[in-house]
Amino acid sequence: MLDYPLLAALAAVIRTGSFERAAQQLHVTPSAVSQRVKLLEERLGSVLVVRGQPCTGTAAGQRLCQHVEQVALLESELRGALPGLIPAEGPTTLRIAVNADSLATWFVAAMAELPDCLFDLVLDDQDHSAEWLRKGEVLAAVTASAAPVPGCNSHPLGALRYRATASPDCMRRHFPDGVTADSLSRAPCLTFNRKDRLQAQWLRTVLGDLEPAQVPTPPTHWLPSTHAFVDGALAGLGWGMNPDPLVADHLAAGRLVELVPGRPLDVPLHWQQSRIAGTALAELSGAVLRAGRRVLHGPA
Amino acid sequence: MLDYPLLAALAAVIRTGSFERAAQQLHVTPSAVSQRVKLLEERLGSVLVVRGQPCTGTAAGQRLCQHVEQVALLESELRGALPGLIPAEGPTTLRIAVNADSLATWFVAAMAELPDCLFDLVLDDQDHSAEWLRKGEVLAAVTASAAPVPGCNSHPLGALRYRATASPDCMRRHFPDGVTADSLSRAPCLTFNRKDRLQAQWLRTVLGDLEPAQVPTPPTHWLPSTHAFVDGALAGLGWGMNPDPLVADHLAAGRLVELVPGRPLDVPLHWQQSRIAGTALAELSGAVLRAGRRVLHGPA
DNA sequence: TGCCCCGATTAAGCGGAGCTAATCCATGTT
DNA sequence: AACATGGATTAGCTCCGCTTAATCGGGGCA
Repeated sequence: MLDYPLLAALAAVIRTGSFERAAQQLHVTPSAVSQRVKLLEERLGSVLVVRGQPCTGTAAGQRLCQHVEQVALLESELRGALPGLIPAEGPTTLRIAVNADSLATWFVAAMAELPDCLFDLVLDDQDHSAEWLRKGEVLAAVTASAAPVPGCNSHPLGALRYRATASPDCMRRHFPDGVTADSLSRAPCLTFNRKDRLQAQWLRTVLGDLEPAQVPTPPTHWLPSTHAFVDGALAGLGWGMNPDPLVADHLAAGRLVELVPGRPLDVPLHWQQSRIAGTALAELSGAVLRAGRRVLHGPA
Repeated sequence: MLDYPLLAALAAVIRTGSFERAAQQLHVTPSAVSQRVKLLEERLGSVLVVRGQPCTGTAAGQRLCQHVEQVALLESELRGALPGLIPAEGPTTLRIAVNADSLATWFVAAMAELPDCLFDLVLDDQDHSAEWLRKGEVLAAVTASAAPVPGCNSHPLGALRYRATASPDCMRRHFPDGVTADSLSRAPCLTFNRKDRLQAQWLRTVLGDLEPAQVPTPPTHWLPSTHAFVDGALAGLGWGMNPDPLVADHLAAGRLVELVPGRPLDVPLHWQQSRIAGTALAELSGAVLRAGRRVLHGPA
């Protein structure tokens, strides 16, 4: 059996990013934390924490941290199986990968249904969140693909509906003669980040299936924030694919208009949860599926 | 984080069945073990060990023991992921449910391929081993049904071939006019235990599909030991369904004969392993499937 | 370049957790 | 009835791991 007091200190340092905060969390002095981590490093003969702002884990440190969290998860299941016997020593922290648009539209509602849980969210593109899951860095993820990550259960959530939107002003300036392949290749568009393929995807569907080389590559702003993305459209910076729930009001009020009315892009999302979590994530899963159903567009 | 030194003592007592053996295993005195267990019981406010010969766990004690073993399993995976970093403090013990006939014919060969593992075998009928798995009491099991237990992976192993055998002497005595429904209902047979349905199953197939009420219920000996079962047949006690690998030599030498030559009963077996074991059981699974394939009769 | 401040580390010393060893007690055996 | 076995109890000691307090070191700023 490993030395869990030592490992708990390591995990606290890596997760909080500092010895001081770890000490607070463990209700001891920073000195004690430092000694524990040092002792562990000496015993294993390997550096585990990269001292810095913030402190991070080395490869070995991170793997140990992961182990600690798996054990903590088992413990929370144990508490469920033996109610009353084992006092909870603090709320469980669930590490989940979510894409920014889900977080901005519906995910927080699911989180709110579990007031006794703490969340450690990892923000990444829906196409990459599966990778976090595969590596065991998160317990569950909102992913784009239905194909279950090995060792995970996959549930369809429904599709997040995106609308190609721009301000009326922007429309007049860049699309005076309507939305054509030509105007689309010149009008500035908004892109979330380098992983964001939504604009290109929509272009392909709206222009009919073109060969990759023929899809226009408009000049683009890079705006890596969901709400800034909406604000950018409102301000007339250009057009972009915005989640319907965030722009419905603006569309109704005429502050934004659709480039091609009634031509949304649906991105199906899936909830995948690691099986090592067992029943620990059951509540969250229920909440996530409910919250998703309220906002997302029903799966097939 | 729970107090693992205390929990380890509890688990050792329950698994070894005595404070003394637990103490040996943990390299401390029995007194220390007693104190640890007592402290744990006081802290949780609940009896965890039933003192006796052997000591056993209460419901709560067993559940805690299970948790300790799950953590130990996670640790062995950790060791695999960080080779060299973490010194092994003793070989991993794998708790597996096996039916007696598999153990007597092929399972030991699989065990022998993992010289660095310890095994804690639970002997039960192949129809009941799945139950142990469902309750989380074992990590893997040889089962009769292919239907995977929730949270487990199921692999077909092939079928164990049983032959209805008796000594030539027994045949002359009880089947002078051949094997008929009449003689079968009077000749003594051997039954392993109350769960053993093999003899009845074979009777049904050999007599044609009869209604349950029409299947003869011969007088029977109860012999709950695989090798005693064979010895019983050799000694002429009666006839019984014996695993082919155990009686092939006897059949070839004429010490035993088949009641109905060429009328074996194939019992398909499956290997099911809990997913909480992750990769820890991978080696064993490979060995089990190989060993099974050598002795069992290929699945579809 | 020098100073300052924050955060991690180190040193010293104390308290208590948890061990050993010796003894006690219940149970079942010869 | 004496004894053997195995767990519980208690006393005493050791050493582990904490706190406090002093020290170190690096980044930011004048």
